Amino acid sequence: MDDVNKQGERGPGGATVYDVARLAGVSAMTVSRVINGNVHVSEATRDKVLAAISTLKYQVNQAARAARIGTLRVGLLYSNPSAAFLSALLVGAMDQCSQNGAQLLLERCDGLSSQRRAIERLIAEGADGILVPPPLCDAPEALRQLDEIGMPCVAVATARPVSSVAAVRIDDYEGARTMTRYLLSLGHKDIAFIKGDPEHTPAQLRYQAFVTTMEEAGLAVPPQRVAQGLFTYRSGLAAARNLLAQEPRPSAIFASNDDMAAAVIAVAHGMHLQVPEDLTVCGFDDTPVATTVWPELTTIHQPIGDMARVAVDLLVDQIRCRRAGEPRQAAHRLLPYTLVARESSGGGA
Amino acid sequence: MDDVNKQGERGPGGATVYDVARLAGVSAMTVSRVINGNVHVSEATRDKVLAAISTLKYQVNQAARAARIGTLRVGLLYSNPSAAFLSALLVGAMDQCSQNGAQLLLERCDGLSSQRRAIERLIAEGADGILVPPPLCDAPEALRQLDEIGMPCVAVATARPVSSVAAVRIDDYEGARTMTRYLLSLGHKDIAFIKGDPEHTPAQLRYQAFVTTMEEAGLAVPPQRVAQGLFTYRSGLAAARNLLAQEPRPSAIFASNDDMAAAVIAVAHGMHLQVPEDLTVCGFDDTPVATTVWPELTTIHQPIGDMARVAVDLLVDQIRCRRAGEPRQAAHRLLPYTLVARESSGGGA
DNA sequence: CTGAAAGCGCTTACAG
DNA sequence: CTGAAAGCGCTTACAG
Repeated sequence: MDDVNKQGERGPGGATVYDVARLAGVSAMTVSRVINGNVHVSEATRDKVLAAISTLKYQVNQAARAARIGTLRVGLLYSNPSAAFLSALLVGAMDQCSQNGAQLLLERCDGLSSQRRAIERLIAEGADGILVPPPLCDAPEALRQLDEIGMPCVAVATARPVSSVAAVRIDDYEGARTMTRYLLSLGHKDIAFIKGDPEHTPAQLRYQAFVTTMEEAGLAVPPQRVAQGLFTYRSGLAAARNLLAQEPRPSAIFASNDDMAAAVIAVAHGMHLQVPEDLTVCGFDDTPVATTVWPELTTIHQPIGDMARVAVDLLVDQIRCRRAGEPRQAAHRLLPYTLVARESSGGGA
Repeated sequence: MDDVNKQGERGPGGATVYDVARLAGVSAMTVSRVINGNVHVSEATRDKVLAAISTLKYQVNQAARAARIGTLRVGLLYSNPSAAFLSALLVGAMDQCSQNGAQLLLERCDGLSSQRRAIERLIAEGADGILVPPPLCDAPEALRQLDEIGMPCVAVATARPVSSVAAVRIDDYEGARTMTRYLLSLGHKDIAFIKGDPEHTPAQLRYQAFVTTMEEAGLAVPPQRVAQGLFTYRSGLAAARNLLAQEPRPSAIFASNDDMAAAVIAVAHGMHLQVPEDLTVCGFDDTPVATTVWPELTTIHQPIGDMARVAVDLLVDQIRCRRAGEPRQAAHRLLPYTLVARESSGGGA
């Protein structure tokens, strides 16, 4: 009842490299090599060690590792994305950094002009590698500068990955196709679309997927049913006013992110239109705003937190390899998206 | 250009306890004692050590400390607050945990019924102390259960702190007074109010402060100008419809949090009212939604992230003292709030 | 009140 | 391909 923090009883597992070594009949060194993916271990030895690790449910003690090799510092270079997107990204990145015993360094840069300085600040703070979310990961200059100084980095949520840079993303094109097909399956034929910031590569793919899927269904997309947005709530307001002032009105609006979809609902309510009875609205990303507004948004869940986690792992791996002098080629990961049907969508006329 | 990660050149400072010890003319042990606030150090020795620490800009290596004493685990027991509030809290708590070399454990519990189980899970995961945000920190049962098992804990953002439990908060009463005075100074006389969830203590104080301040200005608050909300966007929608259907309309609406204020703007736009020309709207908390909507919200900035950081420090201190067997009485911290005037407020009629 | 010694769990040269 | 030894920076009993 009292000794909740008994010393030595820390955490699950509790097995050390020595326990694993003894069970596998090798030295602690060899266990360490296996854990760190060192190439110079025979297949047979590796298997014995892996078996012992699994039997003992061994987990490396990150604190001890960090004490030995120095704390890994992961930089995150961010640039004015939506608040909701940013917090999901931060939570995922911070959590995985703490799992890896790494420290997260945040640095904001607004224009491309301030980007060079932000990178220099990150280096001065001791960053060992950098995570690059949108829109920076879509700017060739940013990636080039990072590459020039040999800094390991991973692009997060870019829609058009460069093969030479590691990247974690979802398939924006297929996600938008899935949403469009869903709207069609509900019986909608007259669907309007709100485009996102043309500087972001996902915006382009989401739009292309929408048009293609509509055309495949034999439905034309007249120019007036497409409004240009910038991914902000405010731009969504303007786009929605434009779209909903038309006669006849579309029966559904597919906004290419949640902030803009939330704005569409606000404008619709302003015109005394019921959502989804009079108008179906859907978004993309599944950020917190999707469940803040009412009715809650039907949207494509982009696992931003998981993407950040995977990106941290990829980056840490890259940093380790770099230190050990082992070359590592850029890894690319595609994570699954999900269509989340909530209350903002309903049957077409 | 290439050796960005020179081994040994880790981070700022680089001085160790030994460097400090040598400069201060004492042993490393003594330095450690000073760092950890151990009482058994003479005043003179402590001063010498502190001076050396300052000269060398020494910072403890959290990784090494964690390797020795085991990673500190900080539990966070949360329960369906607004998404925006939660992410600000998480970011602050995670960041400070990583500064302290502590690990953050998240556990959600929805009803009071699931609370006991959530606490048990946290203990099973090895939590050394627990952070309790609203609404749990306002539930006497929750705090009592934690106290019974002798678990260190800190309440975050409670409006009515219990003296026996450490707490970090802002002065909700003064914050709401400040906002009300601001509205009065703008020339508003007919101000409506949207109350928050009656279960949350901040909701009560914010309302009381509003009424008192109005009365001090010689202004009555008729019952129909007060609507009951629940801190959710949806409840704000209903409250705003009620308030804005009245004839004459109030010239300003003070919603007791941002989610509800955002809903007021949506309803106002729906009635073709311009904000702030036809109606001034303000919120409380300054969560991300305050800058997502348009016009951006005038609100009281509650430094949730900083509050979480301070709470983590208080908790870590409490845990250390408990381990060392030194009694520590519950600390209370009051952080400053700020009135942030944005675009949703303007001059009264 | 203060210190010498040992050890937290892991990894890095250095050998073989 | 594999291992014995030393050390990362800090703190915990144990003495004095």
